[in-house]
Amino acid sequence: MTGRVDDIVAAARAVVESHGADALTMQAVADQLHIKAPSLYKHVAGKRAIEVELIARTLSEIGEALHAAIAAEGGGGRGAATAALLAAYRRQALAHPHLYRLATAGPLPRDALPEGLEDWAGEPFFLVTGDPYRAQALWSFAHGMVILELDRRFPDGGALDRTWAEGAAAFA
Amino acid sequence: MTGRVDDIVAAARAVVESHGADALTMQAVADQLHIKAPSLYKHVAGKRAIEVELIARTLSEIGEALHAAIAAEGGGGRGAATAALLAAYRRQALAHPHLYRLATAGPLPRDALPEGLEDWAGEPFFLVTGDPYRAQALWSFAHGMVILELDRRFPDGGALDRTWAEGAAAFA
DNA sequence: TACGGTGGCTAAGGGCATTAGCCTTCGTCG
DNA sequence: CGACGAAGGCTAATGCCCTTAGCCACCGTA
Repeated sequence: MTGRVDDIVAAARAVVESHGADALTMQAVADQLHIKAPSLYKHVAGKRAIEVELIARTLSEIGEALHAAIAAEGGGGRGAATAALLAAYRRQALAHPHLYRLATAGPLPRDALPEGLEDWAGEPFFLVTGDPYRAQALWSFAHGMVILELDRRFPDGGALDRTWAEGAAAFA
Repeated sequence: MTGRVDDIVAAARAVVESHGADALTMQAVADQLHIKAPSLYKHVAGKRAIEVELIARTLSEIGEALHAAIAAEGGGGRGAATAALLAAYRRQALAHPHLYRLATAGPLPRDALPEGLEDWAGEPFFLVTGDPYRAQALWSFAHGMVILELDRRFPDGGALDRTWAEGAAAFA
């Protein structure tokens, strides 16, 4: 009951942040804690359980960053709020690229996630657009931009500020 | 020289389409061809080479579908062309979800792809928007929508038509 | 008819997640 | 004080995966 699970999740997070999700191996996590891989199973159900925990925490951090961004904006109108939200979204994702990908790519283990977390994390998009459909559309744009940037999918390496601005303008 | 490589890629495609990219294993491909896995290495460099070939062909098919869509549109103005492009994008992705994910998620093996393929596949977005930044933004929206839909990331299961329409309106 | 390339095959190695079963340590309760 | 049982390590082993090495049959051609 010492919080060994937290140690494990922290070790896993360190591995993912520095070497990517592919490097998240039971071995690698165990090494960080100076124990052997099979010992991890005394504390967690398996690799997937570690990932799910990482996903939940990352989602929570993203939600926090987004809520903070629109709270800080306050006045300024819809356009300014949208721009602030998008900027925060991008900043958060680029600050923890591997975690972002882990948390947002692939199916979501909804059953294993804290109740309401998902909705809460996405709420800022609704607050900024005032419409659920528009919110989803804006979110899709933001996620598309981030994931394509992280995967270096844009032939043009830099100059993405302008593309973000185009999207913000379109949705403002 | 009989086209054994094509057989392999076709088998791989069948595996991916029916069971997802995770199921793409040298074993599975070999089984389809009634040979043993190591024999595949007489024809292809490795699993990654098969994936790259699949990515290239999928990108090509997507490009074809998009170019056809805007060609069919012709007149009708910018808004109609945008809508047609987005509809074709979604249709193509949903028709081959696993291939779409394989081709668009993760880093692109640019060096191994036919020269110009990437630009050509993305060209319709430019043709429809008339601006490179706006084109990238629209593409990001489309990709975000598709990938989130494929990953069942939208809490609301159905009703995405309306979200697509919101995006189309924003960019038209 | 001998030869060499093509394209199969089996065996084997190294990485991975996971399970089984053992053993030590240590707090607790009789 | 001493036995006990849970906690939390460990090694060994299984099964799946990619890949390499080395062998061999077939077959077209010189």
